[in-house]
Amino acid sequence: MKKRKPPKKDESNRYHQIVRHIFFRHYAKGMTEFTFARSEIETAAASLGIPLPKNIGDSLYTYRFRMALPEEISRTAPPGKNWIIKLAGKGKYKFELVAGGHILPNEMLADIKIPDATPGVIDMYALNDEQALLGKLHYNRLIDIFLGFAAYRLQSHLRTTVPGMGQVETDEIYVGIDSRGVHYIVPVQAKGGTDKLSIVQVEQDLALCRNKFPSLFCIPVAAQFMRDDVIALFSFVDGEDGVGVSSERHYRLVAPESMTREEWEIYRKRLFAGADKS
DNA sequence: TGACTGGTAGTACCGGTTAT
DNA sequence: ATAACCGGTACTACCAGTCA
Repeated sequence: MKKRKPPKKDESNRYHQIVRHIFFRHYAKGMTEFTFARSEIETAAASLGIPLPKNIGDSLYTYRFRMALPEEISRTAPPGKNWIIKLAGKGKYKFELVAGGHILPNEMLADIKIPDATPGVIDMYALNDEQALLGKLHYNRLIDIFLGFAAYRLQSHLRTTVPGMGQVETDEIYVGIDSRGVHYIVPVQAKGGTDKLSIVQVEQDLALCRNKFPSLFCIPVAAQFMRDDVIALFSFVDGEDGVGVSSERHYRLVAPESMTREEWEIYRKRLFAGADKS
């Protein structure tokens, strides 16, 4: 890779300047949302007199899923609210004030022990955190255990265009069926490493499922590696105040031989609870 | 004229690299 | 470890060319 200028660890990097410029070109006190076009990234760079980043879309992706918005922007949000950037159509984006924003695991929640059934070769050869996480969800049937009904993996990395939203992607899609025969569609977002789970992505999953699977009941799920083999799982509902977390559990994967008989009994009951749930 | 096909541009996402 | 940026990939939309 060719040499480039060292990054500046302050508020003056290009991504910061561009997003700040776009925000304050539209923002007026009291606003709760406004849309802007992807092309404004180019005009922002031009009017700031800075080189356009090679990967234009990344300048927004970074703030949607990786980093906090610049301080000047977040300062304009009232207490308890945050600005997020949503898709608003192909090549269109929307700044929106929401309660929440990033989804962070509740550190006070107790871990639930689960015997780790991940094949050793999967652990050995998973190429990245997300792949490892999706593998663990699958091999340990964590979606079934978490939601309480049988769920089957349908497709990985489904990417499609949702009308009025733009191009969206979900990491994995499960279809489920409960004891009454009700069918569910479960889009799963998995985050490992330093990426953060975001309500934006859950809203995209909901929109994707309503578009592609309108007849199925959609339960979005998000998964995040917390620490040594602890996986946080969240489910969401689309309520009157927008999308919110409906359930959170932390599962600790442990070597089966390290579990006591009592712990096995609890696990067995939990695994089959879904079959009796109505 | 309409259906089909292939090429291309635009877009969104995510992993990798490098410097701090 | 983190921040900043870039490269690569996959999908969609659009358009032009071909053929029945």
